[in-house]
Amino acid sequence: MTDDPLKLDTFICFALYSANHAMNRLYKPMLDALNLTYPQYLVMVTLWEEDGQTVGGIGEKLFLESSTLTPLLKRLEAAGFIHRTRSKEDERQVLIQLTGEGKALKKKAAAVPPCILDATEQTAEELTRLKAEIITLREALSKNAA
Amino acid sequence: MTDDPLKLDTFICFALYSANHAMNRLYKPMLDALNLTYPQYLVMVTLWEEDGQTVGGIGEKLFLESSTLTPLLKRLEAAGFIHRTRSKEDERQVLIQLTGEGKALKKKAAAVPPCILDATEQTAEELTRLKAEIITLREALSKNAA
DNA sequence: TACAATTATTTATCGCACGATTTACACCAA
DNA sequence: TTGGTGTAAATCGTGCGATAAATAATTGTA
Repeated sequence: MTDDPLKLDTFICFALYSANHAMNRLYKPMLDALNLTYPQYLVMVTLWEEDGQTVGGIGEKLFLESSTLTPLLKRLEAAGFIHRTRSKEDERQVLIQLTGEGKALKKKAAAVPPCILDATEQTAEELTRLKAEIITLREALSKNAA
Repeated sequence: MTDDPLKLDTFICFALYSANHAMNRLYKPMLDALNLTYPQYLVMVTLWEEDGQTVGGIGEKLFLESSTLTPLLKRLEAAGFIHRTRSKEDERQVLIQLTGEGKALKKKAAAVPPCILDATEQTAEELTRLKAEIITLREALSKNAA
């Protein structure tokens, strides 16, 4: 036991980093089957929730910049899951809409969350609480970022 | 309110993903000043804890493959922070050792953790508990990964 | 000696992420 | 109508991380 603050075990950031990693590896085989990467999956989830969002709207929910989203969305378009069309009302905006294939993918994706839940070996209640705490942390970090 | 499991808000994974993201953005300006990326920083932390580890040893601690570490370590070597030398005892292994510059960097890096702690707006006790819970989650996920 | 296991590197591929800049459009005010 | 300001998205450039698969070198063992 030392009080050296530069010790890996003491790092909340490493806990986050490595847990996120583990999550990714767990998702990977399932997402491969859907032909999605993890960030792409998140975009699809937001679209399944609400179709026809703008690039900026999606970015706001996922905390991603347009310079990240634009190429990602083009890949989703190339894969046939979405359409990208300029908004009629405001031609600065681009609307992202699910294709039939994109909508159909939701059914297949429905199998994923139960698998993840299962792998956590925790109850939904425990996870809900943990999730809330992690989000509280995220909000503090965002607020205090330069 | 729906019970649709494919809702972004219900995803523990998204909480992890976005919190990790926020953490990265918080770290970035500080790590830029040290000339390190975040995974490189983690490697340096493990070396500050214990110098002269093997590639595999570092990978085990950080949950990274050698195919990820080798190029990363080469960058650290090019930056002048470490040396890579074949082990005399077992020439399959490569030992990673801090240079003077690499050791010196620890002093500068000491300023980082307090900044992070501060930005979390939580007490050390709260963070310790949260960290433990996240690690428990990580362990369950790793165990159940394909 | 032959075979298996370990360790790290290499190769190829890919996508994410960021910063800075640019383009196009919208809106408001002079 | 023009000009300024702000916003939305795309673009460009750059770099890193991550994985899978194949290779090479070494070590240990049957």
